[in-house]
This record gives sequence, structure tokens and C-alpha cells, in this order.
Amino acid sequence: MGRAPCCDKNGLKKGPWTPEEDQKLVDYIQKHGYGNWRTLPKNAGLQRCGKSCRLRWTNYLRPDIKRGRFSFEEEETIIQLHSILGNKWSAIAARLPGRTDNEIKNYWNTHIRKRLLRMGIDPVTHTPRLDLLDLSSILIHNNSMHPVMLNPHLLKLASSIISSNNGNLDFTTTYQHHHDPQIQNQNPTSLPQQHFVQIQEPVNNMPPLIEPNNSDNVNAYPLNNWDTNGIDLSSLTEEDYVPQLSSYDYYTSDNHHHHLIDPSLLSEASTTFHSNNNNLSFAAASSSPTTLNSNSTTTTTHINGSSSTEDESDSMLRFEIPDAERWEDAGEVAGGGKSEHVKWTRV
DNA sequence: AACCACTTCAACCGCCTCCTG
DNA sequence: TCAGGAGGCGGTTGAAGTGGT
Repeated sequence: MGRAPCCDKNGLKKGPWTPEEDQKLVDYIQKHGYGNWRTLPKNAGLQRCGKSCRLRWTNYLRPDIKRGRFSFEEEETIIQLHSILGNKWSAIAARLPGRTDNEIKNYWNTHIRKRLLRMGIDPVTHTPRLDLLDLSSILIHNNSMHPVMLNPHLLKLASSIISSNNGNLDFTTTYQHHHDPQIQNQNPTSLPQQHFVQIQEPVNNMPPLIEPNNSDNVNAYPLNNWDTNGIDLSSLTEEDYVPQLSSYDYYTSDNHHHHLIDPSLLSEASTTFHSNNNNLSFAAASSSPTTLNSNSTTTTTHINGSSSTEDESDSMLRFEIPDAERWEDAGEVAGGGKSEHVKWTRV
């Protein structure tokens, strides 16, 4: 378990790099390349460990690094790729020339993630956050919430669910796989599961949150097509605008799904979801080969593995998995074709 | 001007995977 | 086949920057 430090820490400098150190590293790599990071610092006359040198080079000094603010196009790409690949920052970075995994990761955590949360989208699963369906919470905080956040579709969904549950805010919601193993190898839409998570009732006929392929707004990054009547648009900040992503057609059925993603990503995504069976995303949850229900001891796990933030802590969801029925075969991720019952409990 | 809270992001840490002998 | 080492990756940290009071 574990491994020895990459190098002897004694006498090695840590912390921010000085311009002199940068220059030494750049000069050395330009002359000799970076064949062996372990021996590089010694050869370059740097009191750093090889790992630190590699990081400094790949994240900062590399000549092909693009600096500056992320463009909307880049942001849109990141969100799309993240919805498929999850926190595979290096895989995402590989498709964004000039951007490093570290930079993308930081940008995600400081900008995109918060923006998705404000939009009512879980940044982990890329699905609408069910905890936002707490109508009373929405209404109580209405004064502090920007009117654009009051998605009428969410409100409608909340009303329907609450009425069907007699006002009980413990949601027992059925999710359905839209998966056909027979088409898995030929139809890219068979992957990944989270694109097909669909709340069966009562939203089957709900329009997409974002109108797909709206050519009028391809580059405009408009507000979601929520009702914006009466909103003083001039008061909105850039943070209130969202890229128009057709990958957020959570409420559409398979035949509405748009093939925006490079098919080469999908095999990677498949690998991701097969290997991350501990990742309690919707994808993993819906991969269960069994039907989850009550009447057994349960394991309660935070659906969002990251620590709570100001946006999340007020209303956290827990995901209860009966121990006796927890899935064991991660290979079933792509399998199924059945419905599962997942109990969501507000805590 | 001083203080505090919050945000950003470069850098580090520890684990994992792959390669090689 | 296995062990050890190197590189890679994702999560986390903390210093610096920024904005509000």
C-alpha cells in the first residue's frame, strides 16, 4: 500500500516557483527534453523533486498552454465532456487544446459547478436536483432567489410529485433504463446511463429544459427557455447565463437524444462507468441489476461525494441502498433494461 | 485604513496504473 | 508472475487576491 515519496524530500524546495527556477527548467527541457523527471531536477540544477518539475512544466511552462479566460465554447465542451466522462480531467483536457487538467478542474470547481448548482442541476450527475423540488423551500427563499431560477417546469414537477405523494416530501421515484443491450455496440446513445435517467411520472410529456438545436441561439448563450417575462435582463450577470446545451435534454426520450458527442468518447465513458461502480452517480445507481426497495437494512450514502458548499448544505439528499441488494457486478453497468425503485429521503 | 470573508488557482499529496527487469 | 519504480491522475490545500464593511 502506498509508495515511497518520489524523491528524497530533504533539502528540496516546495511552494511557489521563482522566475529563476522556471527559467532553469525551461532551458533544460528545451535543450534535453524531459526524458526522466526523477533525474531532471538534479541535472537542471533545481532543488525540486521531479514530480514538482513535471507539474510545473505541464501545468504552467509548456509552450502550448493557452492562458486566459475560458471561452463559452470551451465551457460548453467541458460541461458536455464532464457529463460523459465525470471527473476525468485529463481526458477532458485532452480534448481541449492548450488547457491542462488542473486548469479545467479548477475552473470546474470554481465556476461551472456553482453555475450548474444555481441552475438546479446536480454537477455530479448532470441531472436536475430533486432537493430543489422542495416547494416550500423554493417559495420561502423566493425573495433572495433570482426570478430566473424559478423554473416553471421544476415547479410543475414538484407539484405533481407532491400531490401524488400526498404532500410527503420523501420522494420515492422510479427511474427507468432506456437501455437495450442489443444496440449497445452500434448505437452511441446506449451509453452513458445518466443521459437516459428519466423520471417516469409525471414528467414524460414535459418539454426539454433547453430547446435543443435552436439555431437562432447557437452562439448566443441565452437564458434557459424558462419564462423570463418581467425579468429585468439588464440586471443579470454573466453568471446568470448558461451555455445552451442540448446534452441537458434530461426529459427527452431516446429518439430525442442528440448525437453531439464524439463516439470515441463513448467507449471511454463506458470504461469510466464500468470502473467507477463506487461512484454513486445516477449512472451507477441505475446500474443496479436488482430492484431496490425497502425492508432491509440500508446503507445511507451522500449522493454527492464532495464536501458540502453553501449551495448544497441546506438541503442534502441521501441515497439509501439496501445492503442485501447492493449490486456487486460492476459489469452490469450497461445492462438492465428494467426499472428500479430508488428511495430518496430529505435529511 | 483595517479587518474579515470569500474566491481563485498553483502546487502538493497520496493513490493508481503501467512498464520494465 | 511479481516487485519496484516512474509517471499520471484526481482530490485537497493554502497563499494571494478581491470585495465588502
